[in-house]
Amino acid sequence: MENQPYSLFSSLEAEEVTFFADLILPIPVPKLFTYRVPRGMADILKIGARVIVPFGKNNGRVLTAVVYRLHNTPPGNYQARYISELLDEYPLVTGYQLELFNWMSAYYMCCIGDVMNVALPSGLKISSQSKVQFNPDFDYPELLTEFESTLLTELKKHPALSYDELSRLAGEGTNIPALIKSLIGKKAVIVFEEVKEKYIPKMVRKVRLHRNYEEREQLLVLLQRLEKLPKQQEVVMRYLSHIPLQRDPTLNQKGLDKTILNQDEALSQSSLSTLLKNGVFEAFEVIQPRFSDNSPASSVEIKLTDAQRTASQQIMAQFESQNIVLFHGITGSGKTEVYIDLIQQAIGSGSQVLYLLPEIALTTQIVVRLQRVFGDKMGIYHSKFSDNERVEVWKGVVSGQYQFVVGVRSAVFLPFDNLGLIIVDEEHETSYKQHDPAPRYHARDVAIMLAHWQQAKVLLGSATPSLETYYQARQGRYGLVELFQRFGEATLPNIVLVDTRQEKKQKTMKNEFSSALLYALEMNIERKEQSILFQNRRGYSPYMQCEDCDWTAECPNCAVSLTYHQRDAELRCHYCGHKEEVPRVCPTCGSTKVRTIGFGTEKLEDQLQIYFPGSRILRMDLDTTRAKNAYQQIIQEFEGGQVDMLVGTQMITKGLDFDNVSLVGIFDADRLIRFPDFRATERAFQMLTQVSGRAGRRAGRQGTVLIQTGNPQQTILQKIIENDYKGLYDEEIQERQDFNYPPFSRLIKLTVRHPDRAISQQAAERLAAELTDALGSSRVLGPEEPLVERIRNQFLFDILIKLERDKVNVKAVKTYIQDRINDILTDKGLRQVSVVADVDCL
DNA sequence: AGCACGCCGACT
DNA sequence: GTCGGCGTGCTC
Repeated sequence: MENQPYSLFSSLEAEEVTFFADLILPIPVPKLFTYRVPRGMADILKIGARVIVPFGKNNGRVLTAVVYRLHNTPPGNYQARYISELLDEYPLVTGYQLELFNWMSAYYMCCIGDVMNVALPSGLKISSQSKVQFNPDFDYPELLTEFESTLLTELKKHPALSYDELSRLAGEGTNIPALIKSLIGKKAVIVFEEVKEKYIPKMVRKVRLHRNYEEREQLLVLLQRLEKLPKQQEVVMRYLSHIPLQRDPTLNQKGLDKTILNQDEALSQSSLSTLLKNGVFEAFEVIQPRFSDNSPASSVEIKLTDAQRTASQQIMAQFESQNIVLFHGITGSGKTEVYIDLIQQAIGSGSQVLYLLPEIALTTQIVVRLQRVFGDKMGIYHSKFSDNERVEVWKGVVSGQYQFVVGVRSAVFLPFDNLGLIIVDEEHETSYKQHDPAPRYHARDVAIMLAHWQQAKVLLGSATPSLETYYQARQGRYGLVELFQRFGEATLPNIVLVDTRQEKKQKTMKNEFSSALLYALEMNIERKEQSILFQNRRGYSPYMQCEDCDWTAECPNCAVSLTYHQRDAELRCHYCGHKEEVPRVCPTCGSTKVRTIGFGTEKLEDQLQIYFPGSRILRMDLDTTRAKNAYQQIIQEFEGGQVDMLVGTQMITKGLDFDNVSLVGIFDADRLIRFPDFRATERAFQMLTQVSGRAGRRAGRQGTVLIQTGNPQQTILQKIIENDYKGLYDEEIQERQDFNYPPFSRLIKLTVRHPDRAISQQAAERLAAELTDALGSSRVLGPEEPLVERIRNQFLFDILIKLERDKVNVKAVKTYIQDRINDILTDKGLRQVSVVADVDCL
């Protein structure tokens, strides 16, 4: 694949030949589509450009596609259709990106169209919308029903209406498609497709002095003339106070935001209008970047501690011989300063830098810190940004405005072409893996491929590296730099285990709270220090059960219990979103003894308010952070210091630095540890270590962490107390080797789904049998019903495939698996079965 | 993914 | 007898 866009046509005989383009279409079909290139387009069409093409039998349906390949081989068994429109004179997608799309679709066993769909911000995809228009040639009103004719009268008032607009006009419950069909049949309306670019640049209305007055002399004359018109004079003076023309007449061309001159009460709208009318001012519009309010980089000097400087130098030294380096630094060791140092060096050498963070860690805190250093050279790519904002970051990378981007998972799709450094912070975070829609990619692994193609270096950072990564470092395949000193005078927190079983025996527990935790919280409130409470479960309580007959509230669509949410007084399914009312009496036996069992963040918040009536408590979980700025607001409020306690799910474990937090309480640690998964121990260690790290970040003070557990003897808890990552690693890696789990093997999980359990099972068994035949029984596990065996009324069966790193041709196996999946999907006896492959599943 | 084509139940 | 339900198959 060429990295440079090119044109096939330079010679004269181009006229003679028809050219074809293989396009990536945004549909889940595993192939490219070949279209004919219209003559006029031939010499300007480039690989990586977007085009609009007709698609399907419905003439009028159009799709935005990306040119993947240009050639002159006519397709053998069908007639190619023409590309209808070219959207980009210059390629929007770079050669590197096309290479990435292609690699991802093969590696993650998905369609290239799916990759493109997540890669391009939807603002860059053109949408076509069907519009309905009154047919001016229509003259058979007698054919219409009464309703149709009233609607038609309305339609005549508009140039054209979309289906949505029409349905609003027609009112609830109208069958719009049928209605339109009928009107088309009677030739009363015309339907056409309107194609529009979704990205809308933000325009600002500005004003500037007419150029006649740019010269000092003329300006003085003007001001004199306005002596008798004080209001207008004031407007001009205000303008001059913002745009000091005396110093530099060229400033006038940039103009001034119109609102500055007519916003406040002193300056009226009408004075400005008069000035505009008389040609003193002229109005114009400019495109304003949405991130223009970023402060330019002030030359903030980043001071590294000796330990940080050494780490930075070690990393640079390792990069001499290694492309990937693991930076293992304990929580609070100040990894960010080291990153900043390295980013500055990379930018200084002229290359691009990508800094990846997990979604929940990309908070205002870190963004503000980075912005102070990098100002508007830095782009931010975040899922809570609007489409328009994402498009601007994309364009900023192309134009070179953003040499450095900090972003989440999907930022790996930005059009970089000269990466020098990629930092993957909190490398172990599972949210780097896209779970639900294809492509099910891991941003860390994609970043490593990206870096490989562009000869960039990768820095993986974590306080608790994933076993996979640490193993590679131990094997010498990655470099390794460790930093075990906390920043400044801060020490690691003192971790204390609280035996809830014993407290229960002694009846000193108050609901979910041990006396030890309550006491510590009380002390903290008295000292005016803040506390964080961690429970990785949202809602009020995960079960609702009848005491008399043991009935529990279950989701009608999934095999899970419904979670009780007190604030909205409803039961909710966390898998499919189903909601229902809370029953007053048991639906089966009529008993009134319907109780909630277990606890989530909402219940903790509730109980804390009872135990500490005067205190201020905030809660941070998926339910309280849905709004765009809710997350920031909670953090700011907590930072403000008027809040005593923050209750939250794993959301609170990452990237938050609060000076005044000296206590962390952890609930239900046992549930994390005993989760039935081979990675449970690793996860529990990571999560508990990360939360613990929130305590005592201020210099010279040791924080306290209380872990409530029913079994304080568990070895993993000891390792957490001692911050013994290596001990955990040694134990876990042995187990991984014994059972041939990653990093000793690669995993591919196949999930078979069907609304009928028997059919689902039958398909899964057949698939598993075929794979076992080919790969051997040691490599194929299952089929087996997952923990939640039914979701959205689909019965699930999992097959796990383990492929040893060195012994298996993974590529060939993937092709084989895909073929077997296709067999199942085309089998008439197994209709509607769907199979999802998850490569490197977590 | 959409969208048209096609074959079986409740209605003018 | 039709309208319309959604199962099935195709899209360059």
